[in-house]
Amino acid sequence: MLSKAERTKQFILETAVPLYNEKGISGVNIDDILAATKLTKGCLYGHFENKEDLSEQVIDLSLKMISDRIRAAVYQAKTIKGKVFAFLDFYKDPIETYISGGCPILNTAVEADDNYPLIKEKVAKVFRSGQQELAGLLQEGINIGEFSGKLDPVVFAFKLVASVEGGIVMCRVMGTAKPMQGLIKSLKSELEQYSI
Amino acid sequence: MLSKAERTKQFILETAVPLYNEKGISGVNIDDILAATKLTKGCLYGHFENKEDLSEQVIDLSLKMISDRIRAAVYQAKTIKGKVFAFLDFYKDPIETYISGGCPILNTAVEADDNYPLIKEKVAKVFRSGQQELAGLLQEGINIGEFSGKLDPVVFAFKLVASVEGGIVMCRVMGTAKPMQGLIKSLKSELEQYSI
DNA sequence: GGACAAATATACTAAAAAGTATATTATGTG
DNA sequence: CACATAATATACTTTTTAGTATATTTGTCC
Repeated sequence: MLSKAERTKQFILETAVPLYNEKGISGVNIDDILAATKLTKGCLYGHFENKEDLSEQVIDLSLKMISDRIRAAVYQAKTIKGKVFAFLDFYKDPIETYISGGCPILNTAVEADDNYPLIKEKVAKVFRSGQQELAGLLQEGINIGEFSGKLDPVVFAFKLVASVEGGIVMCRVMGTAKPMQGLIKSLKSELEQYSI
Repeated sequence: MLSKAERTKQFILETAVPLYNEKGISGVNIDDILAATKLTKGCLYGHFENKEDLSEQVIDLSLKMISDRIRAAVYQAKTIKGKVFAFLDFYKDPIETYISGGCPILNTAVEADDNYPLIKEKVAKVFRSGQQELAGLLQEGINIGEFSGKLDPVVFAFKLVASVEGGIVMCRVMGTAKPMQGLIKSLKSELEQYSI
């Protein structure tokens, strides 16, 4: 069993995850987190060195949560095509997202890019491994004869992720999930074209 | 000719544009802008009511700058296909962007989404009109027989913008422009499939 | 080119945010 | 179940950032 301290720390991190995803790293302040957790400064600073330390661990958790969740969704499906479809379906509702505030990978990427080199590198890793897994999946599909060899796994994997991530932001800001439906449909039918 | 005050105000806004694009609205502070412009508080607050007022006008300018520039690029081309290609080529280098720090439309969208309703609405307008123009262009292409009627203008317009915007962020954070080349190529060839 | 208003600089105050020293309370182990 | 220590709360200080009152300079128009 986790000690009291470990549970409290975990609770702080989990409570902070949606706050960071909505407000961004430089948009959140300690008082926001204290208000949300109903804890006090003494307590919070007992678990984290400073705001930077807290931010880093919150982002770590956010990235882990979303990655695990996507992997789990993909894992469910049996065929390669099914797995790719499951990936696409994961974000069919860009308004009510798994972690409130959109996709934490993209959100963090945008902010970390020019400001937080350490966090930028973490996000880059997530994108790179995600890309690699998806591309690997597509390649496997080609190998086992599920897809035509004309499909470029690396390019199509990038296209899938880029368009979904961009689509989420656009839908959120425009306040409608509808374009996402069309996008997913289009990407699915694009993959269908390579199906054998 | 512009008065001194008008020129100074413009200078502040123009200097602030890349700062806001890199650091985000809540990441920039007045001192950053004073340092970049080498002006003083008295001067800055002579032109803007407060930080909120400044932020709003900076974002307005950013959105206008990028929109105008994209429109100009698209306008150059003669054929519909050429115009769509020009749109895609506009962001062929996601590292060195027109305004330093990536695409201000997407960057602003991510941050404004859950935090700045007024600015969120401005960004939504930009996306909506951009979408409409692109879809209109594609529809015109169908009408004049340049593209097949099987092309869904609204869906494809969204796909174009979403994938390019997502691609920019991913490339920037991974530190490579290469995947963007593949993405643009793929989108072009997708459109080619509908060419007559 | 001088007057006067507009523009800008200086030097401050106010507010918000981060961080800390110390007191209090709770946990879990002998 | 008591006690030692870990966990948390309180009440502060420090730092950062926004904002303002007033002085000084600089354009502009007669």
